[in-house]
Amino acid sequence: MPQKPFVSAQEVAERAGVSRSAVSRTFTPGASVSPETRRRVVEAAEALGYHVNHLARGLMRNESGIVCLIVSEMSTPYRANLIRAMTQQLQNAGKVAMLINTDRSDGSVDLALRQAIRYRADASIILSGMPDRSITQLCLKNGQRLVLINRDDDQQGPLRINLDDAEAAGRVVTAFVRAGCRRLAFANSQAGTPSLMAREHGFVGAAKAMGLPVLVERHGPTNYESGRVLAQRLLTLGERPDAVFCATDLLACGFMDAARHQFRLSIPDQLCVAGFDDIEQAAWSSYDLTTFAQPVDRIAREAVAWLVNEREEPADHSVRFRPDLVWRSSVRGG
Amino acid sequence: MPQKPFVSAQEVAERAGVSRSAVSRTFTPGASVSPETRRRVVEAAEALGYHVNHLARGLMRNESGIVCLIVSEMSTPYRANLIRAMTQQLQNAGKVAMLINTDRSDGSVDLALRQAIRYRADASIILSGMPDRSITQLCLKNGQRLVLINRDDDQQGPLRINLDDAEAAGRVVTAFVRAGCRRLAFANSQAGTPSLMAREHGFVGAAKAMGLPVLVERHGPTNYESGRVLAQRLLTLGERPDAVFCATDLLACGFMDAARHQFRLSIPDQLCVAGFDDIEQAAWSSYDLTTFAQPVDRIAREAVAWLVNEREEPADHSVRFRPDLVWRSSVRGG
DNA sequence: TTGTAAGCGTTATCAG
DNA sequence: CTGATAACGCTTACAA
Repeated sequence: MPQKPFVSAQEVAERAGVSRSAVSRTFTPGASVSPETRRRVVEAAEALGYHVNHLARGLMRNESGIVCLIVSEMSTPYRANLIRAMTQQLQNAGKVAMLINTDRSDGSVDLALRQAIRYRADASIILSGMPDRSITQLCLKNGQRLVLINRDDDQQGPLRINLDDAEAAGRVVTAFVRAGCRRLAFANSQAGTPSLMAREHGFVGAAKAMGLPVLVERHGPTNYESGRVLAQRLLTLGERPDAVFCATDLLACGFMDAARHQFRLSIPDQLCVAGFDDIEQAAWSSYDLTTFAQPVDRIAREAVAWLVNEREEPADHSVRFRPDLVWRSSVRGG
Repeated sequence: MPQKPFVSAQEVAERAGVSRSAVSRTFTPGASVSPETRRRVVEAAEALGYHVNHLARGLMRNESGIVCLIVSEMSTPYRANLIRAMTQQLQNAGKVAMLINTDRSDGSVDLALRQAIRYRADASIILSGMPDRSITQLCLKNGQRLVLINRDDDQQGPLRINLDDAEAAGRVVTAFVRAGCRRLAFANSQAGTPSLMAREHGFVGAAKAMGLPVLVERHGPTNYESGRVLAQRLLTLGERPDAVFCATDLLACGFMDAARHQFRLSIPDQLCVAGFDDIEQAAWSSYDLTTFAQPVDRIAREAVAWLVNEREEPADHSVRFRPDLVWRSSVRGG
């Protein structure tokens, strides 16, 4: 796509009757230019429609200002909200987000990181999937920072931000027991990501500790439809569960809809349901779902604060948030 | 954020024992390199972890490969889905998306376009808001392409993609009348965007043409909560409407929830409801909403196909899609 | 404070 | 097919 060239600093300099370095300095925060020179440069720039070329600037400074967001299933409510928070915070910090969609093929997280390297992104934030260790090492070696959100926790080098999934799951067991429930179930997808599995293990562990058996069912991707299928499976059993913890709100919405419209169950009277994420729909009155709020804004703030930090060698760092339990009417006796 | 320098083509050339131009050619699709040279270069690049610097390449070629996506309220289901489709198509076309969040201040669409210019984006796609005419002219003059999705239709130069909102609204009137409804209402937000207003005018116009009066109510931003408020207003009237067309699905979800849980109305027996967008939630069984499907994938394909086109001076172009009516149970007698 | 000059990593041009 | 050389638009010593 051939483009007519944009206005360059050279042309601005000529029009303003100064050197090109004067122009450069005018647009470099904290550089020393006399008010008079600055005025003439700004005037000429305005008239010509000049804008600093960040490609060239990035080349010189070895700092592009770009931060890659690597995401799959980006249109799901939780992911979309996290992207919103991240772009917001990045822009506040003077950075700009490059969004890479990894829905397509396998190994596409690695491909996405390659793209990040090509554009000399200052950092990459991974919201989905796990990259190969060799490629993360390449990023880190080249001074590119890495942030892993709700990913595996055993990599060294990147900033790892996680939730206390297991502890939260334990709180659900307590809530269910207080509500008088005894036949607990956990509804999970087959995605098998660390955070989903931590919720499952936390729930099962806490229930066992209280001497309660737990039914565990897993099915398909982490979405509404899987929630319906899981309801199909769990609610047709002879001894029907009276409380279900769904690994995410999306699963919970599907589960509740099937429980109500297909099995004619009353929630929370005959069945208590809890979810995780606190997506917007959880607050809709059709669901009014008890769930855990992911602190997306704090996550985004933490991630951005770390990656804009000026340290030469950023200390290996791991952050763990405790999600807030949001009580709503899908569980008895809040 | 000072970074250790990445590996350069120079270093690869030295290790492979060839010139730097040979390296460049190896990574330029369609350039002529002998198999032997290519092999040695690739091997050296692999070993060193070399990746072409797209900042420098963009500088030379005057084509960055970056396309800006300018969006506000990006976490709403419809927008999030459009972003997903756009990133998908852009990546297929060898481009990469830069995502700019314009939630913050007024005039931030202009700021976003400035950012697009600084990064020498090949194109910008505007999903929300309207930029100032002077700034769009600046973009176009500099050879940056512009796509407006569901925006005002009277700008010259950009590709404008719109839906046939008014015609669709007319089809809703027909559907309502067939269902035996006579007291029609339109529930809108106060956003006043061209597409929302076109739906309103189309609905009112078609109803008038059939001799039916229409109640129109507008409130707040285009979201779930506004839908509830609109239900409050329209369902407390003496002569309650028996059919409501909501300007978007999000409004419709809020409206339905209030109608059912607060006013104890049965849908569609006592009230027919239709929406627009066909967001994922519209298909959830709590809503099962009759609505219009925005052809997001076709929109994205059309936009990307146009902006990667090699034409020197892209012809002024306007595309109009006819959304499909998705019949579900919120309107009687589909 | 200002201008000059060198250099960032590429690609395009043009001999060989 | 290959290699030298000249841009691209910018920043940044360095010298004035």
